Amino acid sequence: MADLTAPAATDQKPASGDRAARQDEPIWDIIELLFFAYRDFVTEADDVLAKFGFGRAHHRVLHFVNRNPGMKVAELLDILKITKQSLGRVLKQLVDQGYVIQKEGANDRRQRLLYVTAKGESLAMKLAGLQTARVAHALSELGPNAHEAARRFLVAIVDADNREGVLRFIARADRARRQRS
Amino acid sequence: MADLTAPAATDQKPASGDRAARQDEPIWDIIELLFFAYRDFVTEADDVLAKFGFGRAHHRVLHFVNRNPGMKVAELLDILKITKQSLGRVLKQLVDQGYVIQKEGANDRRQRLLYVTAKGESLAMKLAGLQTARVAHALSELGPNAHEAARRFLVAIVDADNREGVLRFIARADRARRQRS
DNA sequence: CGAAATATGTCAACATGGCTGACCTAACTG
DNA sequence: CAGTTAGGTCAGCCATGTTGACATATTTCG
Repeated sequence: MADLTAPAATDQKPASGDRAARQDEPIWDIIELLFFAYRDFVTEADDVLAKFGFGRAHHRVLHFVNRNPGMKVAELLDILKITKQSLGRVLKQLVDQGYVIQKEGANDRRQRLLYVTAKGESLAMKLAGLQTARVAHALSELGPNAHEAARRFLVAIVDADNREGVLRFIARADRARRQRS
Repeated sequence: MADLTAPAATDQKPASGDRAARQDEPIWDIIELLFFAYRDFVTEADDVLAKFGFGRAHHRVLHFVNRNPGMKVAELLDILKITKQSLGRVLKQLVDQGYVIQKEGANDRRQRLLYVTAKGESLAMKLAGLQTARVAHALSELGPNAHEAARRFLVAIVDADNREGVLRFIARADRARRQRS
């Protein structure tokens, strides 16, 4: 099993299971599985969105507004990491078609705080339900702490610079949601 | 800290750690982390590609051809799940600029088997190196079996229909690579 | 052998969703 | 009041996905 032709000094532990990770060899499996998993993760939602005349960009906006009602446009731009022109295009359609509404900020009247309508929430929850079913099914095939393991792995893949913001967003949205329910 | 206003009847086991997963509540954290993780996972490579005048689509083609030298066009289409017209556009550029070459199949002369050139391999390995660094760093922050846990989670997210094919692809490419080295 | 199936390539047109650059209004802040 | 900030908008470009139609070479099968 050990590669006897390798210089002894570079001897290396097996990384996981029986897959030996040779020195400097890319971590092919995770790289590729991120592609395959993400590809399949989004397609189901895409199919539903297509029936509404929406695309993936609409989904993202709707998702994050639903998760964080009253969020500012600037916050949404920061999460999506796109330009306000790109956001404007899809946001306008969501507003025009009654999925999202904008309310003037109470303190700062320049702000247009974003909220989903009942219709918007319904679609957002439907899409979240599809993705949840996939994730729940996946986690159910794995061990009892698979959720925590997956969460920690994904957080560690996020840019160090963004990590704090991402975790803060999730925690804040969770907290707000618990209060509402 | 506990939400004392919540109705007692809906009390639910904690799913993982201290995050209570209520009945029918979407698995927000994993859904969102897949978005954030994937977003950050690809941007570094995108930046390098931009300097070469390439995009994410070129990356995928180059990556999979590098991983599976001699693969058929049809196999690549099946992996990427795009149309041959979409593939054709980027493949042509990669061939014209000397990153990929096509060889007539020995058995079936209709086939155009795909190989990376030295130049193509160099770029593919550079990009894989960037992504590997991110993954390796992430895994190093986690426990010793994090690689296996991440792998199993990602495989479980893949469509059941595709799972076998994906695993076969990875195993085949790994095997071929080991033989070459 | 000849017909049909297969592997691949290509043209044209279109949709989505990124981007830059320029410019605008309304409202807040010092 | 001057300058900054939050947000919107117009115009145009680019990358990458789609459909549909069709062409060419090669293999396979009756």
